[in-house]
Amino acid sequence: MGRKPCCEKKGLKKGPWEPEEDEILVNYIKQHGHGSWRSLPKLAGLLRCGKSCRLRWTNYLRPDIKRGPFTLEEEKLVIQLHGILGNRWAAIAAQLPRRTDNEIKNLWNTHLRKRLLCMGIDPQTHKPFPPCGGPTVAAPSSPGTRHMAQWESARLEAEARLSKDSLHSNYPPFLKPDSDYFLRLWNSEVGESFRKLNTEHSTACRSPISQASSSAVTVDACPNIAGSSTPASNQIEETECKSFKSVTEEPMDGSDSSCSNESEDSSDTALQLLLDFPINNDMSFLENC
DNA sequence: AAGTGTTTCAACCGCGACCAC
DNA sequence: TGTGGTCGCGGTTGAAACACT
Repeated sequence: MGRKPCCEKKGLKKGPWEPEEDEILVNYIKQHGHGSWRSLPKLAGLLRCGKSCRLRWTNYLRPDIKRGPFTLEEEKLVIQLHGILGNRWAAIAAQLPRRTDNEIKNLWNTHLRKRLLCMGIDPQTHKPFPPCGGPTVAAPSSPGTRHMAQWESARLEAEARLSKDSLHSNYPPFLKPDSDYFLRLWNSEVGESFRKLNTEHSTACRSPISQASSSAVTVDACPNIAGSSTPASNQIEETECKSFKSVTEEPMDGSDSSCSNESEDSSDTALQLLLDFPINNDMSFLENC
């Protein structure tokens, strides 16, 4: 029993979109919103299936999409988030506003995965490959792998802390401590407040993670890495990062009273973990590969 | 210049989750 | 509770662009 096709395929166009089709789609959505994707093509007069329209809009035509090459900061963030979230591109994309999951997936598959491989790091586990025929690696052999081992260690520690916390507290549903932890936090009103403030101030820090990480920057234990050239863009102003802390550490205003004390406590814990997370430790080794 | 191999990325496909009935 | 419709996600594909010989 096969699954019904998502749409009637007869007479529907496939393949690359024509500029005229783009124009029709954009104009329609601007006027009516996308509504039901399934019925959109018919209403807009497009010979495409709804799925194709949705994909074209979300990955290419949406006005808030940032196109062009990824910055080093963005690449670092993708690698870091991949270490936490794995191949959950949509979750990763949620941390990189204006970038699409498809774009990030392509970046990973074409650039970042290879870069990690060339450094001797398993792109799936973010762990150094064990030496041939030997036991599990004991001491990473290159600065890059040493750094990644540190990162992995920090990640595991954070996970352990989350697991531990989950044993002692009842998390509200929106903050269940699993791997979506940070994502939910970012999508909560805490993240909302931060985004608002961040928009007003600067575009230097793009997410709570980059903000938090800049405040948590420490000298990397590996001097070879720490000593390598770091782009000026890495030096995110401390004041901006403090602004995130101040917003998130202060009680929320009364505009949204749905957040109970219990959930506030959980948010505080989550925030602290977030702020402690050593994400923006020097990853300039990426530039050298 | 032509042929061949490699890389990139937009688009497709199938599956699972969610929701309304 | 079961069923069907819809949406979103992640894996994969294939044409175009690019690099190399």
